Amino acid sequence: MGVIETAIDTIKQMIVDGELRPGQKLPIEKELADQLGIARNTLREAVRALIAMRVLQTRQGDGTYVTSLSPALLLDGMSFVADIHQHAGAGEFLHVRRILEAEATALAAVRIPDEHLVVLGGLLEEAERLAAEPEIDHGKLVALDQDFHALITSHCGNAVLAAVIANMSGRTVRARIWRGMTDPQAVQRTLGEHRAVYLALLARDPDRARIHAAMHVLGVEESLTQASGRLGTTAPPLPS
Amino acid sequence: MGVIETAIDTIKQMIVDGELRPGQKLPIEKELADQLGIARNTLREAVRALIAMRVLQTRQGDGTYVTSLSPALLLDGMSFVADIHQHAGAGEFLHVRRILEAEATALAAVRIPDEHLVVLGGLLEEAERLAAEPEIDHGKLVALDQDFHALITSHCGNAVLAAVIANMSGRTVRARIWRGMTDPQAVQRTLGEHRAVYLALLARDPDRARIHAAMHVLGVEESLTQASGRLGTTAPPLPS
DNA sequence: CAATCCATATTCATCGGATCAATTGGAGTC
DNA sequence: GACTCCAATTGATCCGATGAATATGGATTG
Repeated sequence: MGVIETAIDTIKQMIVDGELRPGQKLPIEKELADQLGIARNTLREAVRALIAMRVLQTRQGDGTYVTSLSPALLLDGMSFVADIHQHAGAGEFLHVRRILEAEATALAAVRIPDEHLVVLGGLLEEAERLAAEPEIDHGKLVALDQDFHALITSHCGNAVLAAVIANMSGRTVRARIWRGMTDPQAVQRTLGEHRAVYLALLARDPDRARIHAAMHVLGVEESLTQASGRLGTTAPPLPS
Repeated sequence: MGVIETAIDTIKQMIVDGELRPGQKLPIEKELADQLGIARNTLREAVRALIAMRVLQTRQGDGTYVTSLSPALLLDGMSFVADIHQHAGAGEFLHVRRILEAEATALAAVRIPDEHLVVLGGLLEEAERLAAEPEIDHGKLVALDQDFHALITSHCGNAVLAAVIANMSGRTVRARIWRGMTDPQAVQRTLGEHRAVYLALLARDPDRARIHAAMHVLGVEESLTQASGRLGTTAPPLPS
């Protein structure tokens, strides 16, 4: 095994062993390099790898620190995975998100505090106000959409679950979905699904919440699969 | 933004834009550094970060290559997240795994080919043979357990789903679970759950498969939560 | 001609040192 | 006591050199 990989594992092990705790400052580069018996440049490459994993964080002129190591932070690096596969794999990511978000929304139905339900209602109203304007600001809609889902899933009682969901649809994909909604009716339908989830949460009904959440993500999935000419409100009658 | 982060983003963008394709070789360090207008050491730190993300891969004496970028590979880095939180967060990771594995097993019930069902049966029999011996080899049981679950979830028809599940219980956690099974009855119960899942797959029954898979992971969760004195077969009668 | 072996070139890995830039903390000032 | 300013600290970036692993192409061998 190379010197750098050894250094990475050594530092990781120091964290697992509790020798380095979250928020703690590491020795200065020169000192730590000497301690590990490697050159400063080599240590820096090891540190750079751990930065990419969100395990370490550096501040120029100050020092290198261990991050909070929270699951949400460590899993955050996944979001770029979804972005790289924006073309082919978007459907698969959304499928996972559908499974998890349905469950998380059900869990949140009996856990989210009343005051956060009020905030949720506020987000909904703001989104509906935005959608009613002649020139729709898709950027703001994306942000509100993200806040809406994040607020719900953050109250599922499982930080790992919330973090995985948050990263299952990368920012690029999410933005693309909303940008693709040139049809005002598609925007309205999406907001309607949001409201349905919101009402289920208000009713503290996990089953309703689960179904509406699944339906919402499924709608997004299907709007992606049927690349063009989605059915929507003007669907032809199905053969019976 | 720092020079290194800029370089990381530039290379990532080259991949997203298709300028760099999976398996392709990057220019040699000196050349790429000149092209980006940075020093070689600086480029190496950027490359090191992308290696940590499983986006790039270097071979000494040969060159630097773009990996396959498959979701399974890119999501692989998650497993270490589960390992860092082996004590506190294990329950939360297992909860996510339960949600996903139940669904994946249901999906696999109608997708896994007959010949792989045969392999699955073989894995089961081998595990049962191992468990019957006086001195149980926990290492082999862990490996068989991993193969059993991986073979099923790999046939759910969604590579992302399979990859996330695979990484939701880190190797450390999985090994610890089996090592904790000092009680032979616990091993028998676990293998019994595996057999129940296997029979549901044989019957091509998604609902049965889903329930048995969820039950299996839930059993593991509960055996962790109730750190000592788990109920099991000698449970006291419940109050009615 | 095909296969093998080997010298050499190529390329990443590692090292040591130097300079730049940002932050911090204390000296000095009002 | 609050503010300013400077010097020490520390990471960021650059440069050049050497070591180690691999690939390549030519020579050798059957």
